[in-house]
Amino acid sequence: MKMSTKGQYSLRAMVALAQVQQNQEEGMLSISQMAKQTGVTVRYLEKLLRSLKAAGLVETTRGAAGGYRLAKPAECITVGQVLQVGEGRLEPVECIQSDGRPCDRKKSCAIQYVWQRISESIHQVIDEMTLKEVASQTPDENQSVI
Amino acid sequence: MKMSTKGQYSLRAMVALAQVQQNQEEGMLSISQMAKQTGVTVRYLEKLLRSLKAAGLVETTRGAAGGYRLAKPAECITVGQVLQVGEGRLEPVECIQSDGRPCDRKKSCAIQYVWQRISESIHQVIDEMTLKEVASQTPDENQSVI
DNA sequence: CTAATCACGACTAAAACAGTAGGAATTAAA
DNA sequence: TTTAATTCCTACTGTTTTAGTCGTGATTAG
Repeated sequence: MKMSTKGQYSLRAMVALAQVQQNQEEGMLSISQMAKQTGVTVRYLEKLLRSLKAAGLVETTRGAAGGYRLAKPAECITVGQVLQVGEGRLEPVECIQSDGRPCDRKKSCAIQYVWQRISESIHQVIDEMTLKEVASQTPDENQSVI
Repeated sequence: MKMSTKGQYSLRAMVALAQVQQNQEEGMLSISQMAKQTGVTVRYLEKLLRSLKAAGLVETTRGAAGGYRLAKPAECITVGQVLQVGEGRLEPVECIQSDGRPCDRKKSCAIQYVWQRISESIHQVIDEMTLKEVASQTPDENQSVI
């Protein structure tokens, strides 16, 4: 039950893009710049951004002085959208996904109640939180970590 | 970001045990009986239950007519406790775990805020929900599934 | 022309997952 | 005392997923 690096790094990249947009409208960010900021290799970021582009979350311009930018304003992209590109469906088990086949125990299963509740609580967080909100977040040294 | 079968099947087994406890106080359940109810192989259940025992969540008696029972009343065991045995720590990323090493970006990382929020929302659900609550849950045919 | 940049598909090593297998120890009951 | 049912322990193994890398091609500003 861990986020893969795909999801984590995708989010890093998107937040980096959101922070650019915060400062200069229409600013582009190249992969090599993103690699510096995020600590992820150029090669791997390249791959992740390809997926994010396919999902319609970023736009690119090619050639020298090219790069990436958000396809929509940062306040219109949710963390959930980004994570789903990296991770696939975010339900904790397949049997409660709308597109997954339900298991044969479905009708008598008391436990799906658990997965439903977990799923809802995750979605409540990530579907409400936008990149803008994350980008403007300043880490607080004093906050308790777990 | 999916529960492994370890976590899923462990929970099935524990709920089966809780349902026994609901009916007859002090009833034991053998692995072969559990296998029928849960749809998991005897061999694999055996392995999972060993971990649950090591974690102090079930008790056993060996020999013929032996079996397993909950080590504590069903209302005193949370879903979170069970899942943690199967899955390990349930935080979505290692860097926010109290026992995981924080990543080197920690101080400047705006994204830990996301993981914190997700983590809290998951724990709010699974640490409050007891086996008793799950065992008494009747699946509702009419509830919307996602 | 050239250097910087994105684009695409194939490939791979390592780890995690999902079990299985063999056999030993214990105990109730015949 | 034998037998059958049961838990206990240690390995082992095939498959899938993860976490990348690599080579090469296409595009474009200067």
